[in-house]
Amino acid sequence: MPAFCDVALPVPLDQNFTYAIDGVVPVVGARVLVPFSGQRLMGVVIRLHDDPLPEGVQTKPVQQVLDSTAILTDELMRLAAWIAQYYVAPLGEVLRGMLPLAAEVKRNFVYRIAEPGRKVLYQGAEKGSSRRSRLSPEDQNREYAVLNYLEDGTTAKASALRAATQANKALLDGMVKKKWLIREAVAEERDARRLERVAVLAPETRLPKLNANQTTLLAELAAVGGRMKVADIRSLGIPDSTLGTLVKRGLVTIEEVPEDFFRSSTHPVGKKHAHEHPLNESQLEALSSIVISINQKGFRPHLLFGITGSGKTAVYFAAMQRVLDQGHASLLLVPEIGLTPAMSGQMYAAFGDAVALLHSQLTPDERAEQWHRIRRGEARIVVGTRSAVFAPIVDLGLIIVDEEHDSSYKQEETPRYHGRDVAVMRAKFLEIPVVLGSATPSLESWSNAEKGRYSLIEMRQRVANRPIPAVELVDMRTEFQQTGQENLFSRQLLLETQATLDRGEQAIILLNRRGYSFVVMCRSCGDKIQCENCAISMTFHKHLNNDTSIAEPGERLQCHYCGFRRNVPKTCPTCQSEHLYYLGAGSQQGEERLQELFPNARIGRMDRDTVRGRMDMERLLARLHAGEINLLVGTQMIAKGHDIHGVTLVGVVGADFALGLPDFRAAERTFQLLTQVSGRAGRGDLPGKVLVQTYHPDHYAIQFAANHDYPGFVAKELQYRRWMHYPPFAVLANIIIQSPKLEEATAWSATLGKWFERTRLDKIRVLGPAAAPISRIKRIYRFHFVLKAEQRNTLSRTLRAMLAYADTHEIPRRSLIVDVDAVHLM
DNA sequence: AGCACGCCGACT
DNA sequence: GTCGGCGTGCTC
Repeated sequence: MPAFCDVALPVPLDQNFTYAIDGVVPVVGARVLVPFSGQRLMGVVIRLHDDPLPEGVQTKPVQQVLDSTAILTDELMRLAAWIAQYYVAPLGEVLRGMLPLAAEVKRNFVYRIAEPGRKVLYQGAEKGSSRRSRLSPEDQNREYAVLNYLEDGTTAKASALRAATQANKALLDGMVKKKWLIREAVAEERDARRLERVAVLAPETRLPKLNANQTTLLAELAAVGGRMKVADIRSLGIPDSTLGTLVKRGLVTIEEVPEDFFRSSTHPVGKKHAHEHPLNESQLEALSSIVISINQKGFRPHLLFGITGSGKTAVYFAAMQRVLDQGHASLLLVPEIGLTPAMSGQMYAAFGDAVALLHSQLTPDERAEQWHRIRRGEARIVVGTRSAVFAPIVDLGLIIVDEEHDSSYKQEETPRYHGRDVAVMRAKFLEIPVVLGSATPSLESWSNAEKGRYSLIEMRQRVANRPIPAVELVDMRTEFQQTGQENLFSRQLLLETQATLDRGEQAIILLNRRGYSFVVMCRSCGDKIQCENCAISMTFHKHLNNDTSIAEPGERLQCHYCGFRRNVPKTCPTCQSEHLYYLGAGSQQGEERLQELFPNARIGRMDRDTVRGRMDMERLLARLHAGEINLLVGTQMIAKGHDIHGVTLVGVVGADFALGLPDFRAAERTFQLLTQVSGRAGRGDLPGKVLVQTYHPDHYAIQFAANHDYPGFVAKELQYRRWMHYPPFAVLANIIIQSPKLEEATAWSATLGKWFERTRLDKIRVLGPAAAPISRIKRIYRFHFVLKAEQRNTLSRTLRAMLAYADTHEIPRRSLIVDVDAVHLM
C-alpha cells in the first residue's frame, strides 16, 4: 500500500501536493477531498508513491476518496497534462475544467455552537444585554434561536439554520465573529449520494450452510441476474447484517456505481431524415475521403474547406453514422452559437437517444447527467461546445470540429486552451481521424493543410446547385459625396430592401455593434464618455417602451466590458458643456431607422440584448422561418450558420470598421464575417444577393470576400503574416500584467521588460511592455507583452522562465496572465 | 485563489 | 479597551 499520493488541486500554483494515505487507497485519476490551507478542496490523484518527502514538507492525510475508479481515464489525464504543459497552466486548474462535476461538490459551511455561545445561552440574557448590542430585539431573539437550535452540539447548514430560525447570513456571520459559533467549511459531496452500492453475486461459489435470510437474499440476487442495489435489498426486509455476512464470506461483493440519473425525455428516432437532399457529388467525395480515414484508423487530420451552403453538416452526419455503424462513438464540436435548436433537432432525428448534448446553458445537474451517460457509453454521438472536447467518451472513433475558425473555441480564462487544437491533440493521442470544417478556415489550419500536415478536402459546390450569392460593394465615400450627408443606409441598400420586401422575400442586415450609439462625445472638449471602471467608451442604449432589449430603465449608458450602467448626463462630465452628441449606430438604432423607413416591414432584431438564451434565439428563428419577420437586423450573431430559406438579400453595414483596429487578425476576421454573413443569402430556391457598404472598397479582405475568393485571400494574408512574423509563421503568446494599482502594474511591467532585455532571448521577439489595447478593465490596469517565437518549445521555455523570475521578484502569479496562442490581444 | 494571521484606526 | 479594516504570506 503506497503511503502517499500526489494531488492536483485547483489553485493557481504550478505544483502538486502530497498527501498521506490512511485508509482507502485512491486510484490515479480519482477525485479526493483534501485539507488545504484551512479549506477542503477537491483534487485529482495523479500519482501514488512511497518517495521520501522533500525536506520541510509535512503531509496531511487524504480526507475522503470520492471515486472508486478513475473518473478521468488515462487518455484524458494525458490530454490534461498536455494542456497544462502547452498552455502553461496549473494541472489542477486544467483538470477542474475537464470535470463537469465541480458542481457536484458544493462548498458549504456548517455551524456549530462554541463555548462562548453556550455561556450566552445558559447564563441567559444578562450577558447578552450587558454587552451593548446594536442588534434589534428581533435579531437578538434570532440569535438565541440559533444557539438553541445548535445546543445539542450538532452542526447545521446555513440553509437549515435560516429556515429554522429566520436568521440571515449576516446574523450568522456576526455570531461567528463573536465566537458564539464555529463555522466549518465542508465540501459536501453530492456525488457521494450519486454513487450507489450494488451487491454483486460472486460467480461459481460452493454454497456453505446458510440461514433463511441468507438463502433468500442469494435467491433474490440470482433471480435478478446477480446484481441488486443495496438499497433495494433493505427494502426486501432482509437485515443489513445478512448482507454483511455474505460479503465477509465472499459470496457477495459490493460495487459502487453511479446512481441512475433521471433520464431526459426520449427523442423520436429516425422520424425524419437528417438532411433533405441526397448528398451531391462534392459531398460524396468529401465523405469518401473521411470514410477512408475512418476505415484505415490512425491519426488523420482533415481540413474540410466547404463554401457556405455546401452542406458540410450533412457530410458530418454521414461520417458519424458510418462510425456508429462500426460500433464507435463520435464527437462533434460546434461554436457557442452553433448549437441551435435546428441542429439539435437534426441530431435527435438522425441518432435519437444515442445523442448527448453538452452546452453552456445546461444546469449543473443536466450536465452531470449527460456526462455520466457519456461515461457509461450510452451516448455514442456527443455534440457540444468547447469544453465538450473533454467528454469522457467511450471508444471514440471520430472527432469533428465545425466552423473551426470560430473564436469561441478559445477559452478566455485559465486554462486558456483552444478547443480545436485540443481536439486535434486528442485525436492524435487516440489515433483516430479528426475533421476540421469551415467555409473560412483559420490561417493556422489552412497553412497546416498547405504543409501537408492536414489533408485538404474541398467542397466548392452549393447543395442543390444553388448559385453563390452575388456580392456588390457600395462605396460609402462616394455615397457621402453624392448625398452630402452621412447616412447609415445607402440609397441602394434601401431600394433593394424595399424591392425584396415587395417581392415577399426576406432581408437581413448586419450591423455589427450592439446598442444605439457606441460613442457619446462632447462637441466642446472632444471627450468621450468612458466607463468609470474600464478604459472604454460607453454605449448608449435607447430605452423604448416596446423595446425588447434588456437595458434597465433609466440607465442608458452601458459598458460592454464590465456591465456598468449610468444615466446619460445632461452636460459633459469633463467640461460641463451641453453639447453632447451621439456617434456610431448600433443594431438598436438600425432597427429604429428601418422601422421609420419601412413602416410596413415586420422587423426583428438579433443581438445580445434581444437574445439572452437559446430560447430567445429559437423563438426569433421560428418567427423568421414562419415569415413573421421579413427584415432582420442584428450583430454577427445573424451570420452564424442559420439556414433561413426565404432570405434573398443580405446587407452589411459597417462591417469593415474592424479593419481600422490595431489587430493583426483584423483582415482575417473581416473576411470571415463578410463570407459567413453572405452565406445567409440564397439558401432557398431563390438566388441571393449581398450588398456590402464599405469605406474601404479596395481593401483586399473586402475584395476577396466580394469575389468569394478564399484561396486568394489567404495567399495575400499569409504573405503579410510571414513578413510580420505573425501566426502561422510564429507562435505567439500574450502576457498581461494587471493590478488595481497603476504603479504596481507599471513597475511589474518594467521589471519583466528589463528581464526580457537582459536575457536577450534567442529567436524570440518581444513587443512591449505597452499599455494593453484596453488599458483598464473593471478598475484593473493592464499592460502587456506579445512574444513571438519560431519554435514552440522556445516559447514555452521562455514563459516558464519568466514566471519563475516573476515569482522571485514578488510579482504575484495572479497578476500575470499568460495566453498562449492568444486569439484576442486586448 | 482562499484563508489565517497580524497590525493599525473608529467606536463603545 | 474591542471591532474590524485589509496588507502579507502560505498552502502538502
